[in-house]
Amino acid sequence: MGRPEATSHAAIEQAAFALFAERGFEATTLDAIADAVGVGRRTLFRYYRSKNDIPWGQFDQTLAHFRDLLAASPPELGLHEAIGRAIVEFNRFPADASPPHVERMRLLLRTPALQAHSALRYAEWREVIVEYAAARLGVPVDALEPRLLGHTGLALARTAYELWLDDPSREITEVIEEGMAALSGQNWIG
Amino acid sequence: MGRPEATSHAAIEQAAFALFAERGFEATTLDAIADAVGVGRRTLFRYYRSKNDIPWGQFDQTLAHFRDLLAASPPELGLHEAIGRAIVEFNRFPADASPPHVERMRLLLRTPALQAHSALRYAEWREVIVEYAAARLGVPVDALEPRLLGHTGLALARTAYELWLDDPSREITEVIEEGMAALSGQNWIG
DNA sequence: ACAATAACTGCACTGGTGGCAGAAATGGAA
DNA sequence: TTCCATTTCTGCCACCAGTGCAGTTATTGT
Repeated sequence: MGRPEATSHAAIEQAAFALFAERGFEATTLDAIADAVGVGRRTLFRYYRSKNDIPWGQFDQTLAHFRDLLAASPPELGLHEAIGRAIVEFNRFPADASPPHVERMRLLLRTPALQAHSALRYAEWREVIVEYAAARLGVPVDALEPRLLGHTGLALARTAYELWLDDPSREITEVIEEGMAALSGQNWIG
Repeated sequence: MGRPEATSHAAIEQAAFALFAERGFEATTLDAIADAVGVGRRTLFRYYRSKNDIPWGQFDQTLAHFRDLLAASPPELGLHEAIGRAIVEFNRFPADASPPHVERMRLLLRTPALQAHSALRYAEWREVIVEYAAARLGVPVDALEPRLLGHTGLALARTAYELWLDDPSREITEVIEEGMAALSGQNWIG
């Protein structure tokens, strides 16, 4: 029981994205979003930890989904390939979800305040990889291999998104796969 | 001519780091730093773009140094190896500079506000690699290979720093070289 | 009705950031 | 010495995100 919720994540995001598109992220105040949603400014903080978190949506669920994908990887797959495949699947979206997804990612990757804030979300995302890799390798989570894999996996995903935002007509999944091939060819020692 | 400067980057950083060490980054206000330095709060913004920029020091010079290192790479070296070597040299410090450097990096890598802000500095650092790689490959800076190399180079450096901060008695240069070897063994395709 | 519950919201405060105008210190010219 | 041009410093004001707190409101169940 108790008082029913006055709004929802979906409603807030819809109002917020409309304002962001109209006047930009930085120029949109929380007051403006609260007004558009029809709720007090203070209430927004009950749904999102900060203004910067709104474009990320309900990231906890997103993370859990990624963790599930990794956990469901066929064990016979090589470690890198398993992670690569999970990243690909994680970024497979129905075609009609593409335009809003482009907008969201464009906002996240091209707005300075969000570029900065996103580092915190990326760290959580990397940690999912690190834990999976450490478990499969039977080494601690602070060992070199899993740490490097976490960072490399993120490097792969971010690279793919940068390219995809330049040309959203391509499939992000294919860009990721291209990146995986390029990664495999890297030789850093003499 | 004109009025002489009331302080210096060195003086500000010294005062700031002392306060950060004493009470933590977040708990240190700009007023406190300004008081310690003996200047008005407003003046700090003439030396650093933001509070978050103080721990990074004079990053422009740092970037220029890294760019010089890359430019001085022997052309006969493979592309990845040249970048790897430049990253190693970039992080070679005299032994007596180590303790303050550890403190600086610990602050940058373990303070949430700075983890976020640092993404902006990392992006500039990556771009140096991207431009070097694109030039050597004769491709645009927004092509896959240089972009991926920028991200991978950063992944390498950040991984090394994470491990080094766990055990600063090691040489950061050696940790980076270990990372280069591990990177070279990654195979992401089936 | 009324109590219990859970959510909403206004208020006051802190701290970073930016614009602006005026004050202060310096070297050189008159 | 006095004055001027130049450069830097600084105080004031305003804005906005974020937080703690206390009081309000809407439901459900008794």
